[in-house]
Amino acid sequence: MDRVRVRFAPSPTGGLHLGGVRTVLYNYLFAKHHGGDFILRIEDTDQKRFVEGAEEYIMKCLDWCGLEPDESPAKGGPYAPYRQSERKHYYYQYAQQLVDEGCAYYAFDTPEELEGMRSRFKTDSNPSPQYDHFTRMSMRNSLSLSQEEVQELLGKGTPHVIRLRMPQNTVVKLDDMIRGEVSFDTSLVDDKVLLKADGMPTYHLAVVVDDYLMKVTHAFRGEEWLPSAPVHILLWKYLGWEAEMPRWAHLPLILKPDGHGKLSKRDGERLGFPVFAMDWKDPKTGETTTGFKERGFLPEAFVNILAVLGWNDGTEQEVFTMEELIHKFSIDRVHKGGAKFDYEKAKWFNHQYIQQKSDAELAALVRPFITSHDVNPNADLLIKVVALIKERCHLLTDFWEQGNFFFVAPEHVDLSAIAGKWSPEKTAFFENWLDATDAIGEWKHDQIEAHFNEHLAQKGLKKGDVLLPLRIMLVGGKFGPGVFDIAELIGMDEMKERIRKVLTAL
RNA sequence: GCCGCGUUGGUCAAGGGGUUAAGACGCCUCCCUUUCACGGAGGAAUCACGGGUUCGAAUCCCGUACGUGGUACCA
Repeated sequence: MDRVRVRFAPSPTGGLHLGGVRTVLYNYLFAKHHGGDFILRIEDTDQKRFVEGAEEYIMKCLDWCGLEPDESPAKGGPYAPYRQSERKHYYYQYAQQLVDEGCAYYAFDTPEELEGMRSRFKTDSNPSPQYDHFTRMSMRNSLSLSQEEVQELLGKGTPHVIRLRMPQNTVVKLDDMIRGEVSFDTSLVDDKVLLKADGMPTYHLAVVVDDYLMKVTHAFRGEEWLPSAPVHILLWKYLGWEAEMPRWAHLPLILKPDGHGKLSKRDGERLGFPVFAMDWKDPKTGETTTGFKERGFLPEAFVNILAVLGWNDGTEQEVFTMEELIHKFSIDRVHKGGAKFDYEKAKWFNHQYIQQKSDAELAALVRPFITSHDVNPNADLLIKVVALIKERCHLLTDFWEQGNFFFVAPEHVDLSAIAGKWSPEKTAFFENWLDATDAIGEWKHDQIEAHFNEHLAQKGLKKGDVLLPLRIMLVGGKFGPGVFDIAELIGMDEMKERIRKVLTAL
């Protein structure tokens, strides 16, 4: 077999959603598993939907995920350029070849004429008439018009497209790596536009021409492309490249966790979880969509989550490093059915990866999520805090929620949790203890606790009476790690101040 | 409407003629913990339906239902 070459071909029209990342990931894993090349090609032929900055955004996401392409617009490669808008001449050339050979034809119909055809042929049993063998002869194209008319229209520079002439009564078979044999009746497929009036190719032409020219050996894409596979297969045939056609695999879709349909950007907002890899700000609308990165996910976890959403290695293992994924990935173990995305499980994965990180490593990753709250702890303190609270954190953002009281006094103190059972004896206990804390030799949690217990015994109070109040004083609520661990890290003065403040409030 | 694809607990899923139908997330109970988590031990919960084939079907075949995608000068 030739050297394996796989391409990912995003269109720069917006953020990179889960389905997109998973497609890149499977492309990447397959290529690397076989020691082949992973190519990134940009499909920017739709000028109406083109969004400034989207290409750079896609590259950043790939970089964050650790999916570096071997060939790309930025990096170049033997088959440059890698942007379809810069390859127009190829598409034109091959479209022309297809027309010359009678496999495609010019069509001069205006949008209004197309609309007219659709409403004319529309019936209850056929709500969306196609431009096909049934209707094409009633349209204005080089099949229905005389040669002279066509030459005249062409000569006048009349806007036109090139359409593929779909044969009638032919069965096109596809041997999909995931689904096995799938067949289509070409009579039911319409005459797809290959080259648009603006000279840009449609996806159909571009994907075939580029895959051929770039020597792609395996083509993976979302299941939504399956219905147009016969168009592409026929194109490979008509262009005379059938022997070099890549092997196809159509990946299952990622679905909404509730309800129905493909997961979309809106679902994230509605259900409260990200659907894009990284924050995406749409320059057209100014709208921002949050990403997994900014939501506090580790890239390793993010990649792992996507990898096992629709694939597993047949064992009970669920947590995989990138190296393991590359080693174990096989396309025929990819599921046929779509999978619903489960945010709770995603968080569980992230928790697993957080626990695996060293404290120092984690502290560096956590820092931006702390400084964003206008707090800038020294490295030593942050590492200690991270060590103390990491096991209760699922997201990097949790470190602030679980640990903010290490850096700043709690803003809200839940007095209601202790006020009901408060008594003058307790006030006296704390006041006395505050005066006695200087006797604590070394400011370490064990010593502090021992001193506290001793004092407790003298006053005849039970630990249960004052431990929770102490926690509320230091933390503000009923959560967090051991009280004396907290006391140690915030220091004696800060501890005293917090206790006094609450005592006054009571 | 037509065409394609799919369907194992709530979710991700293993299993592909004989299994007590794995495992994970979530949920519930208990333990640990004088907080909340983490962790540990248990538990509830599944082969879409109907026909075949077979001694035997979650597994193979046909049909139905449901879901999903496509049906654009979008990808």
